[in-house]
Amino acid sequence: MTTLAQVASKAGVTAATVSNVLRGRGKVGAETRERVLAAVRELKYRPNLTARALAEGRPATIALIVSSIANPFYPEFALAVERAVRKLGYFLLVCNTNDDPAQEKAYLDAVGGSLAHGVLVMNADFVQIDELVQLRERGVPVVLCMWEKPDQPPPLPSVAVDFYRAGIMAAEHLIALGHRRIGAVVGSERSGNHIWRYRGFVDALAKAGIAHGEGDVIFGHDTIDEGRSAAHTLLAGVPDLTALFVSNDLPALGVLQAAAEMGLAVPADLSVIGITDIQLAHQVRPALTTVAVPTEESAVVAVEMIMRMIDGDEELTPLRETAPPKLVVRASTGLVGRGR
Amino acid sequence: MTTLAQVASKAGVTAATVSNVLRGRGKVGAETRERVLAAVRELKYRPNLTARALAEGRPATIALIVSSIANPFYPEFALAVERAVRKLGYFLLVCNTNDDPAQEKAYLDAVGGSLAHGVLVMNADFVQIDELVQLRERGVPVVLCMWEKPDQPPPLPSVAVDFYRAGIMAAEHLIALGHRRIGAVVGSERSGNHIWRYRGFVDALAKAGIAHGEGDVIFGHDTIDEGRSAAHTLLAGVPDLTALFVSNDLPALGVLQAAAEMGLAVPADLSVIGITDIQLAHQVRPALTTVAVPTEESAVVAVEMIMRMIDGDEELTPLRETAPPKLVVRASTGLVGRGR
DNA sequence: CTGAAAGCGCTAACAT
DNA sequence: ATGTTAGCGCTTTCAG
Repeated sequence: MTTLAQVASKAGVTAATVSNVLRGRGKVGAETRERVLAAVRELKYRPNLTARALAEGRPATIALIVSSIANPFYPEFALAVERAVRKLGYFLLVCNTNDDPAQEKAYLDAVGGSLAHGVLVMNADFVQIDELVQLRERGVPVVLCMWEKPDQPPPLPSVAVDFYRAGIMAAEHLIALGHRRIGAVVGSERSGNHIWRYRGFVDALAKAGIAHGEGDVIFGHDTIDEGRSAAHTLLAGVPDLTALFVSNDLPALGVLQAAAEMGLAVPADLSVIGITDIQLAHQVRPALTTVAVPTEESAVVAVEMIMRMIDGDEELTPLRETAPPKLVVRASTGLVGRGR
Repeated sequence: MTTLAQVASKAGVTAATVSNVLRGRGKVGAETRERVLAAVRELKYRPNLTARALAEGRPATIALIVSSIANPFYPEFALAVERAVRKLGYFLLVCNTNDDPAQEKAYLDAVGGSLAHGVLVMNADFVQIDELVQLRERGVPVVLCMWEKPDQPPPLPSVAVDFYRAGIMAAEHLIALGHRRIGAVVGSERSGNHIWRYRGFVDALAKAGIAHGEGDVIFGHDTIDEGRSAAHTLLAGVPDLTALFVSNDLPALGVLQAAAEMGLAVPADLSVIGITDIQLAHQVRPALTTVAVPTEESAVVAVEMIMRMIDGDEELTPLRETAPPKLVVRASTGLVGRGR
């Protein structure tokens, strides 16, 4: 492994000078610079980022904590974060806790122990907030991504996405298509992360004077399989439903499959709408109508915030909003009653 | 940020001693150890991994280079790698090159510049092998994951998966079901990464005396959308096909969708088989029959190899084989002719 | 059993 | 314009 010192001696200068030419700092004679550059090339020198990090007091990485990389949304978000982070010269350390608190603690200790300069946390619901707050107190910049609880002020700097509004928009779309008997599949516990999406849906229904009772909703988990089974039991119990609101795209995909299995044509017999707009949503058939959420923007804003924190910006806005969600109409929703 | 020295002075000892008790090295008096541990707790000390890495001459991370995190297989593999790596006390740095050579070079320089202790490379097809070889020559351990070209000895230590065999198995399954007119959708260029999967398929057909010509195959890319469009053109051109072999699960999912769009029942009218067994394969309806490949094992073996290289094991086997693929019969394949 | 000291490779004042 | 000198926080001989 080639070191700065080796390059320096080869170029007949000192390490400081090499460092200067490499980083464009300070004044270096044109001729010296050439000699140094030549030595660098010849020795195939690559700066040791660990040493640099130690000397500068800041690692070259930002960590992204996700609860499960298996959910396709996370890779998509991670990708966006990575782009933003790379643009600023950092590397992304993707930390998959797998919903395991021990794993999560290991990661937080490690990144807090300065493997990473800052920590982005996805899906704060599954994460032990206390640990994060402690991390923050130890001076590590932390930001929560995709905060979706408008009623609770986040315990840490966060970027918010208006999922409540997304719920409303989904409902309004269904209502506009003439649906009056609309069921809901929620991809989280009753008190879980998706609750505000459901509230938005419910409020929009109420506003339109449409009935929606306890029997019209099922709470579960954020997976395709759960979406499918939820749809099965829901539709078996309440067969007159003409549309289903699903709080996330992944379970919505499951709902689509359930419909197919039950012989229901989508959207003729049943309309289905999701939230998020993951890639699979348009890759599936029928393509899923959904309310797209500003993934890219969230990532960019989150990275921006963490950089601000790193730079010690004191008047940091603790909660940044992103652009409102957008309805994306595809093939899984249609006018009510066409199939009957 | 608490440092070793601070803990030391608080415990009335020296940094060396603290280091010793924390790492279980050397001999430390029971009573001293207690005092140190108390100080550690009280000060909430976390070792600085950057400093440690520098002192030890080895970073705490292993890098995994993937060409595209968007393809759902990569996260799955990354997860397996991560588990294996964490078990050994390392952290995983997922590097998504996005098929961009510049991005890839940036990553390789960074990890080679000792951001990571070793580099695992997925899908070596999309990667500039020369760069990797150079990295290796500079002393960085590199291993290629999922090598699938039995005819070419890998330029670097690799773990091989027998995709040729997978192709054979897929074909044999279809043949056993009575199919004689079998088309193929290959998720890579004609000379690309999937070629041996296709060769296995072709060889098995030949062995069974089944005709398969140029018109029965389409080469493309490894995506759902490409799978779908390939199936459309293939089935339009050769309508008597009763089964489709697809070289990867992702395009196979697209084929399933194309079938639905064309009004073909699967498997009654058309049988479809993929390769890999990604999670989506069983989450989709009809569930995809596929030839499962040893993902987990590949990850474990790859990590094992890189550790060997890190330890400077000279008699490293340069090419390790994994267990043979396994046929997983689900709902997308069936006896020929049931639908006609 | 514990302490002192050197050094990992780099950066950042401060000198010259 | 270049060199000198300290560290960054930790590990690791080597003494005591």
